[in-house]
Amino acid sequence: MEKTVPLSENIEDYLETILALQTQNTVARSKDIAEKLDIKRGSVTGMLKKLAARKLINYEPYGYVTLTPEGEKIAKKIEYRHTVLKDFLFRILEVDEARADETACRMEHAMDSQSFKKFVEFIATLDACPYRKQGME
Amino acid sequence: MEKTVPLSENIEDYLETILALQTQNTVARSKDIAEKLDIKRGSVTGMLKKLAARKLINYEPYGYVTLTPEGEKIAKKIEYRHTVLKDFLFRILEVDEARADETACRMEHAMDSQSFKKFVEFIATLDACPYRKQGME
DNA sequence: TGGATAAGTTTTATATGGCTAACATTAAAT
DNA sequence: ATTTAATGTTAGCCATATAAAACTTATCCA
Repeated sequence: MEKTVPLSENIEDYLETILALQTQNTVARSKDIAEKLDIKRGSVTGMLKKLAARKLINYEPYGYVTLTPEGEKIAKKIEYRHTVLKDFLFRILEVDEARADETACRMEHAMDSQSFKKFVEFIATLDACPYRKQGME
Repeated sequence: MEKTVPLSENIEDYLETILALQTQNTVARSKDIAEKLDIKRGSVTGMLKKLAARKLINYEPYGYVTLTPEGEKIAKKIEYRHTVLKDFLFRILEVDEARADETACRMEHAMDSQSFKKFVEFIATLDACPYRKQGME
């Protein structure tokens, strides 16, 4: 029985970013991770080592970074949450897109599985109520 | 023009806790703050000094803690968010109450004002759609 | 092929925030 | 009033995560 140490928001953000870069550019480079997360290259190296120690990424100094199956699983979970939350904020709440994106970025770490699952089901029910917006302004 | 340094989640949690204790017990004691936040008394003292330095609380060594108007404003904002989010999770999504509370605790820090405002408006529109749950068997 | 430049790394320092344990103060009980 | 227990504080340490700047390795290209 290994205790599952919860991943910090930070780690989730790194994994999500690496997944996005992998998808976009085939591989993730340190510099691009730094840019996306708006931090310095030196800080990235430190975290990559920690992620590798946790077996979430494959990492060799001066090499490209790829996600392990475990890392990818987590990254995809977060990516999915991001998509759902941003969509809710942008399309349903009509928050401006940039802000919807930023906010989704923070909310995606805050929900436990049960709550998120129920949230997804909830959103599906909204379609059954096309005139819901009547009451707004 | 002073730049408004954003408050950490942590600080928001302290303020929210102090408000709750103030309301419950008239006054907030270090020990109770520690208990509510599940940290040690010594850690609380350190943070109280920082909150006082930021003029968010009134603090004298060995004295009681009270919120300044500024601190109270923030605490009430967070408390309100907590209420709304927990209510949404518990009553609408039907997440179990304890989990709804925990999750609200995290989500309350993740939303910007615009998003939260629209979220509140959105929840209000749900009443206009009483049969929405049909699809959820 | 040998610089120049870009990318990656290392080291040192900073900030946050928690813990432990010893110490100080306050409050309660006898 | 004095002792005891509860509460609050201090000091030193640890972990996380970032920045700055110097250094190393790769890459490009003339």
